[in-house]
Order: sequence, then C-alpha cells, then structure tokens
Amino acid sequence: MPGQRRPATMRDVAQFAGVSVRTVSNVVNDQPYVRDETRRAVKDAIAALGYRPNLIARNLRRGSTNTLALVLPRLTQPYFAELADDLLTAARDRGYAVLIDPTDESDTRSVQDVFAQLAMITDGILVDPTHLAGRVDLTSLPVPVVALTSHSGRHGEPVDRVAMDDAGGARLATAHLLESGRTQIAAVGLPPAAVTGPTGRLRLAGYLEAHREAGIDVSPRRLLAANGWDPSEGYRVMSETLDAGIPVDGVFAFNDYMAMGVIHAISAHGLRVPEDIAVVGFDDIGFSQHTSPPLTTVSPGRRRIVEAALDMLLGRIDGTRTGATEVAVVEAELVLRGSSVTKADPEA
Amino acid sequence: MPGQRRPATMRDVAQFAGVSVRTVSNVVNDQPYVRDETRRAVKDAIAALGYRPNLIARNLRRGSTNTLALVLPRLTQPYFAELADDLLTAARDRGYAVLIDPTDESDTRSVQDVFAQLAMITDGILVDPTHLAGRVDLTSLPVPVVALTSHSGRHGEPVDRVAMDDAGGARLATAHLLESGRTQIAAVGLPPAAVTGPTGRLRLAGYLEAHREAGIDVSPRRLLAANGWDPSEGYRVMSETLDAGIPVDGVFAFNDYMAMGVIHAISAHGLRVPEDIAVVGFDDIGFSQHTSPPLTTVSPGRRRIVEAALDMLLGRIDGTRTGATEVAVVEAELVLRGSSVTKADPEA
DNA sequence: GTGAAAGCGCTAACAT
DNA sequence: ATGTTAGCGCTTTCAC
Repeated sequence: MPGQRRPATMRDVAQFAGVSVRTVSNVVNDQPYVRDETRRAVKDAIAALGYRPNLIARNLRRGSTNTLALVLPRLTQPYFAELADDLLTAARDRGYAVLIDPTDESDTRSVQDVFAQLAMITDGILVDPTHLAGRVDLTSLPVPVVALTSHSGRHGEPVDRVAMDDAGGARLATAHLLESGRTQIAAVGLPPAAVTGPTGRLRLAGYLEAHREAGIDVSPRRLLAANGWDPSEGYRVMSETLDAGIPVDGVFAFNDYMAMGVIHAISAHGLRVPEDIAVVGFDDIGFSQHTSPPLTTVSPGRRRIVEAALDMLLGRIDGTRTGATEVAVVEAELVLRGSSVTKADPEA
Repeated sequence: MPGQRRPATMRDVAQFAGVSVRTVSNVVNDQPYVRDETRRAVKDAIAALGYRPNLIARNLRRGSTNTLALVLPRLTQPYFAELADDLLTAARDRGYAVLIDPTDESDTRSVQDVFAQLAMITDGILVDPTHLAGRVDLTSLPVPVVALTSHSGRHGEPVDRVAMDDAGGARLATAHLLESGRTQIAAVGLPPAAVTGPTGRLRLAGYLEAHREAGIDVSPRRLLAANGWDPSEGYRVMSETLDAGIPVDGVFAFNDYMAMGVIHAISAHGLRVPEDIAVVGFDDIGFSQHTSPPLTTVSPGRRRIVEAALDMLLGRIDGTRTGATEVAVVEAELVLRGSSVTKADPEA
C-alpha cells in the first residue's frame, strides 16, 4: 500500500500559492478571470504538491458525475460486447466514464432499485430494455434514460429510444434467400427464448412478410424455437430439425451467434453451406466475417445506434435537447457473404 | 424529464419522523443502538418520502465508492468480453459496481492520468497491463491494484497479480499436436503484433519447449507474425503461408479468435481440418465450441482468474490482506475438440 | 438511545 | 481579478 501521504487538497494548494481557494478553483476549471501571473503561480503549486481535484467532492457539489451507465443482460452475447465496446470508446472520447451493469436472470436485485442507484451515481442511463420487459419504470428517474430497442413502430414512447429495424432487416435477409431460389427456409430463434421479447417477434414478422411478398407458404415445422440465442441452441435446434428429416434449404437465424451453431450442425450432418443449405444471420458481429464460410448477415448499424443514443442522452443531460421523447430508427443493411452465395452464383 | 421534485434528504426524513439525522443514519446503516419503535417510525418516514441515501455524499464522507475499475484494451476481443462479463457478475454479487475503461492505442489520454482519475472514483483497480507496458506506474496509486497478467515467472512484482500459465498452456497445446503425429506445426501470433507483449513471447516459449522435449526441429518459416490477434490476421497469415507452399500439418494459434481465421483460410484453400491440418487455439472462448469443427484449445481458467483477482483486490480494500505483493498462478488446461482429433482417431 | 454539530473537498454566490 | 464563506448530503465524534 503505497502513496501514503494524504493527498493535497485545494486548500493546500491555495496556501502554498498564497492565494484563496476560489482562485485555485478558477484555475483548475479554466475560468477566465485570473491574472496570468496568478495562474502560473497556482499551476506551479499544483505541480509541486501533485494536486488532483477530488472528483467525488466535485460530483457532490456539482450534482453530476461525468459517468454514464449501460444496462444490458450479458457481455457474453457478442453483439452486446461489441455494442459496449463502441459505447465505451465513444463515451470516453466525449469525456464520460461508463459503468456497465449486467442485469440478467441471475440477478437477484430489484430492477427498480438498480436503476434508482445508477441514477444517483451517473448522469444518464443507456439501457437495452428487452430483457426487463415491464419490470421497471424508466420514466420517473432523476436522470435521462435512452433505450436501445427494437423498432416496434409504436409512438408516444415513454422514454427516448434508438431502435434498430428488426423487421426490415429480417425481411431483407429472408427475401435474399427467397430470391436465390430457396423455398424451405427455417427461422431459428422463436420464443420461448427467455430473453427474446419483441426482438424475436419482429424478426419473425420480417421473415413472414418476405414470404408473403414472394407468395411462398411458410411451414410451421420450420419455425424453430430456441431457449437462448447462443451457438449451442442453434446447434441443437438445427440438428433436431435435420434429424427429423424436415426439408430445409435455407436458414434465417435471428442472430449471428446462433448461426454459428447452425452452420456447425449442418456440417456435422455432412451437408454443405451454402450449396445444400444457405444461412443468413443477424447482427454482423466481428466473427461473422471469418466463419467457414463467412456469414451473410444483417448489419443493424450498431455504430450509428450508439452514436445516436449518445447524442440523445448527452443532449438531454446538457439540456440542449428538450421536449417530448424521441424515437430514432436506424436502418438495417444486408451484408452478403459466402454462407448464402455460391462462388458460381454471385448474382446478388 | 420527470421526477421533478427534489429528492428527499436525510434531514427531511428526520423532520418527518420527529428524530435527528443521527438516528436516521443509524437506521439506514443498520446500526444497533436504535429503539425498535424509533426504527419503525424512521422506516415509515423513509417509505413515505421515498427517501434514498445520496450515494455521492456517502462516498465523499466515507472515502469509498463501492465501485471497482477494470482497465483493458478492447471488449472486441472475445476473451476480454468474457473476462469482463465474469467480473461484472462476480463484483455485482459482492455489492460492487464496475467501471470499464478501454485504453487501447486510440486513446489519447495520458495513461497515468487515467489511473489517477480511476483511483479517485473507485475503491480498487483491476488491470490487464500487457498493452500498457511501462507506460504507467501502478505502485503509487491511492487504491489497491491487481494486475491480470501473463506468468513471467519473475518475482518481487510491484503489484499483486493473477497470472495465467501462458507458457505451460502453450506447451500442452503443442505437445498434443506433436503426440498426434504432427511435425510441421505453425505458430500464429508472434510479434510485431502491436499488443502481444509478454503473452506472445510466453506462448511461443511453450511452443518451442514442447518441440525441444519431443526432439523435433522448428522451422522459422512456420513462425508466423500477426499485426493483431483477430480473425482477419489469422486468415491473412495462414493464407500467405499456404500460398507460399510452406508445408503445414498443424497450427497452434496464440488465441482462439485468430484460430477462427486460420480455419477459414484452411478451408478456403480446399484443405480439411483436422485431417490435413490440425488446429489448436488458446483462451477457450464461447465460440470455440461451435466452430466447424469445434476448436481444440487451452482453457486458461478465466473464472478462477477472476475470482482470485477479486479476492485479492477486495482483501486489500477491506484490509484483511496486508503485506508484500502476491502472485497467484492459475493452471491452464487443454480442451480437446474436433479441430485436432479425427473421429477415427480419438487416442487422446 | 438520541441530539447537536463538525467536516469530507469542492463550487459558486456574495463580497470587494 | 480575487478573498470569504455557505452548503452539497452524508457519517460520526462528542455530549447527554
């Protein structure tokens, strides 16, 4: 345990420099009204004493902490890890620290308490609310909240939010499979996936809509439920389907992570991707470029989502954004890769 | 912007309950010396006013924040994401919030400042120091620090640390390949990988040692440098090697994430894993169970690393751990999967 | 068992 | 342009 000496306070600096604390504060906070000479003396004193302003005291006084909270289920979902990474970097570049709070099922705390606590120690909260469905009232917190949600299309939302276009993206993915001649397309990731919520419903809706537009029937045997959106479930569900002899020539997995397991199951059954079964995922996580074959997927525009959400939140915090809650929808994009397009068939 | 009313303070509660703030504080902090009757009255007042103790004020007074910091390069590396996830959960279960600070090359802040700031707003810091090599002095911070490092074998470390057994794990991985009859084993991930540092050196050392023990020569043509430990580099490096016609029948990739790219490159060249080339990675990230084929890898004992580090750090914080710095080494384990073992050949 | 009051280190209103 | 001081909301020493 080093650094034993009591850290220098503002008073120490003032005394050392022969000025008042007021002046030290002015210098530390780059206030204009300080003579250059005085400023210099104070800076010297600061350097001499190794003074650093106590941020907790500043927080108490100012009532703000320069910290944001990010609430999400688990970082083990690569999409969330990459989302968090983007946010961490973006927030850091704007001078904010980020507290990440994992609130999945293993969490025994009261969700409302969690938010109340976070509200007290941060200036604003970003939250992926899908897994909290209704267990928390985000409207009565003392700090602004921006939700990162699915695009439900509803209006008059209780909090600001940035939505990805789940249904639109799913439609793109499915239409792409249909256009390349696939007609027996499995959808992987329906409820009872504990944490699916609206996201799963919307991606299913996009899948259905694409079929409707193409005039192709959907078989309930190819609507596959998963208990969680991870590779093991993708693997299990796909294996069972193939074992059952259900014909499948394409798969739309509701996320990339599951798609990994799907591809694994397909090759374990001696079938080829994409020749026998084409696979498309959702999320465009980093891995997807380097599966074998690389995964065609829907990019939800993660970067833009983070930027938009941060803009909204900081706008609320500094008061430049006022008035009714806003909803921003970020468009999804199809990223074509080898898992859905054969080399001989790059017609897309 | 809801919740307009000024939050109730301890004084409000005291007044409402007809007691002094001292008593309210006693009740809030579960101090013994309060009459049951009084306690009840205070609790009622708290409920009636919706009082919540102001954590910032408490922090200032107590000089502690119940928050830890985790400093690492990027969450885009799945190993770090999973490490962070483990820590977040473990810390949450012990009543600590976690601030994650990404400090990679894109960071323009002074590393020393970053730590000084974090030290001010947290009770302790966990850091993966490999990417900070020497740019920071962790010994003179006002809070305890525990480093999550490679096992260099050195003693008299300046800070507590928990090390994974890089060299031992790499030896296991390589020995496994050699024992299954591979003799032309590429090592993927040598410097100049910007962020490699000791980790890469140690994993290389294990690779070399296994060869020495087996009496098999190492060809420098199969020591492959990477610019970063991600799939695209694994892909590039492996492709170039195969294109150059360098004979390879096994690969030890210094992490799983690169191994994804390696496998991709191998199949893109029309070769099979493991029949033509066996592949082993390092980290045992979640994905590795569901690549095609599943990836044999070295599990560094991530969970145990996190638990040990948290124990150390909290021990220093609450003073139950004192004295000289400690080093804990967590043993690595080989996890056998399909990328190194053919079905016909499960001799391991 | 409870009350009064000091003070954590800072910011900013009020002085001059 | 700078000094003096109140007070952010809490914990805790000191009284009783």
